[in-house]
Amino acid sequence: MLAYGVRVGDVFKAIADETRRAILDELAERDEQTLFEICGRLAVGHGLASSRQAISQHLEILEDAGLVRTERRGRYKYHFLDTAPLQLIISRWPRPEENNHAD
Amino acid sequence: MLAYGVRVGDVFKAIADETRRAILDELAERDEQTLFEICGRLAVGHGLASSRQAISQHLEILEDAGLVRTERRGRYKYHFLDTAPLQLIISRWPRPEENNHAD
DNA sequence: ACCATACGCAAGCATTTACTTGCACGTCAA
DNA sequence: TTGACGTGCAAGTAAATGCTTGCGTATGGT
Repeated sequence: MLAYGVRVGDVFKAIADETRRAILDELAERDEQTLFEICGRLAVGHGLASSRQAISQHLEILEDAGLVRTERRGRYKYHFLDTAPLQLIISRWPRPEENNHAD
Repeated sequence: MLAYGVRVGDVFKAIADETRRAILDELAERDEQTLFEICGRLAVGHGLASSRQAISQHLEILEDAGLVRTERRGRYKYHFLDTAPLQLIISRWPRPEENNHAD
């Protein structure tokens, strides 16, 4: 269920960075944000002091990985979280047999 | 449920590399392998021609991330897959609402 | 004891990555 | 149109990363 142009490795590399994980956390907490909103809320809520350009580049990587979808309205660009690509990670390797202690 | 000394970012960075994901695939397919066995089976089954030292360093990173556990017997060191740390990724962000088409 | 085997350590190198810097483009209000 | 605002683009830099190379250590067979 991966969108066209999204390579598998992109998803893994996208979530390998701490700042990008914080961005996903932010969008999970509050969807539909502009670049400036994300910058501000990251600085306040997550203690990250990244520049606008840095966040912009991170968002581009997340979008390429299919983890963030965007929608342009006028001069604003809104960002939405899409966790569907994470299913790749969940389904790739077997679940730990955590119920071995029973029976 | 993370072992001591394992940082969150280590797990994400560990699976960000394609070779390391192939190693996890290999151990999922066949657990309890030595370094040389992994090298050989990676070359044959996954078309990867990585050197022993390269694989060794990857295994160290995977072990630091808690994704691989080891057991030494004589001069052999056996490697085991442990997918428990992956629960971090699964539980961190909300699941996609894929059942919106229903109802 | 000897040597081969299985693995570990550490320095060096090339590529990748995250970030900055400076400028450019499109949108909206006056 | 003018200017401010929100965003995009691209070159340059410093750090991280993956890999190689060479040597070192411990175990086991003969």
